[in-house]
Amino acid sequence: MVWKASHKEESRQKILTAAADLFTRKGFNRVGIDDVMAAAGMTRGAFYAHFSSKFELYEEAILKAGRAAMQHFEENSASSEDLIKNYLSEEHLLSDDIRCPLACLVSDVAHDDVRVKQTYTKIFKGFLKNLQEKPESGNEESAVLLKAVLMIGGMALARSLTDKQLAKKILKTCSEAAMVPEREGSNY
Amino acid sequence: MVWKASHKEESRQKILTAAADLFTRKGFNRVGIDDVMAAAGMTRGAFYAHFSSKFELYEEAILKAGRAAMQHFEENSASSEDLIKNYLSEEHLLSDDIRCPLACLVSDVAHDDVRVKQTYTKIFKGFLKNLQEKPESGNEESAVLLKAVLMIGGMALARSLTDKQLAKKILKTCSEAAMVPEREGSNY
DNA sequence: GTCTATAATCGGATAGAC
DNA sequence: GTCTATCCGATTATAGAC
Repeated sequence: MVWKASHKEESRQKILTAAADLFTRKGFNRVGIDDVMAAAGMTRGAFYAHFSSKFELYEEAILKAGRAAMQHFEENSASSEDLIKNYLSEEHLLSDDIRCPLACLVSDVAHDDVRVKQTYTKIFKGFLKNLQEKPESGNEESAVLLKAVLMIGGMALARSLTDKQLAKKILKTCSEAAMVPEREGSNY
Repeated sequence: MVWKASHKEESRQKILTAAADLFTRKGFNRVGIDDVMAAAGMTRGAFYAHFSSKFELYEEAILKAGRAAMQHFEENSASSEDLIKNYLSEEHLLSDDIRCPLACLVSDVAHDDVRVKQTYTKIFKGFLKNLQEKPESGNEESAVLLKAVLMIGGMALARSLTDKQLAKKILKTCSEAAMVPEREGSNY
């Protein structure tokens, strides 16, 4: 049988997309290779033509999820305030397709091995850079770090609470607070 | 063989202590019943005389870890500022015996079933109440929520980064920021 | 490159002796 | 109440056909 040159890469991307979705939604351990491959429209046997282990998939999937989330929130946010508002929105909390791995996997990653933590750290630093580069943003390092913690921490916490009223209040409060620091030292 | 009336309860507490330690350190999935029982000085077979399932143990262990952490930080903190400083300290980050499950398991819990999330929510509300009751603390709800997010989110994030310099900076920045809000509306 | 079938392992839960 | 031995389901990874 003959395969298009692009076919393998397409399959690989399908697997990664499915994995990014499932891992951020259910965590590493609650997702089997079967689940990922089924979601990608294939069966288990094909997996190892693309990745050497579930761990390798995990790392790449987290990266992909991070890029996808970043891009999504960037595209829909002209200002730093928009970015914060969108990130800490109920849409993000409930979204079926966009979930930031920094929030979905904060504590998960802490229990994984160093390589996963390194990947996470890399994504986190990209997140910081993004926050910092928004033109009208207060970009002292401490202000940026605080925003990041309020965004990631607020969203992570909201996801773990059964009291959805309280979860929403957290999102709202963090959103408002994260917008304040940038006014100090900004131009208007 | 005859057993002291207190023996069973002692064993139970040993198991819970070991479980609280292991689960907050490694997460639910990376810890087997074997591990817990070995740490408690027993073998697997004895487990089911105390708990009906690993899940049941998880819930109780989280509660125990929460109470232990709360008590530890309360005891060593006269003021709200002390509490924040101690919670966001490097000692807490590196501690072998005291780790707050709210930070260690934020995103883990999000992937678990409702009952675990309910337990987590309960602990979180206790945490809020504690923050609120500190006499000199600013206790508007929003201020308390922000402190909680900075503490839990900051510690969770610090645990997941390989860049320990950055992790420390996060702890320090969150610590300072969490102390600010309470000055508004306080008495001095 | 993807499939089906299977090997190998690990971990939760149970049974029965003491 | 705790032990050892065992069952059993789930899941990662591999083998070999197409």
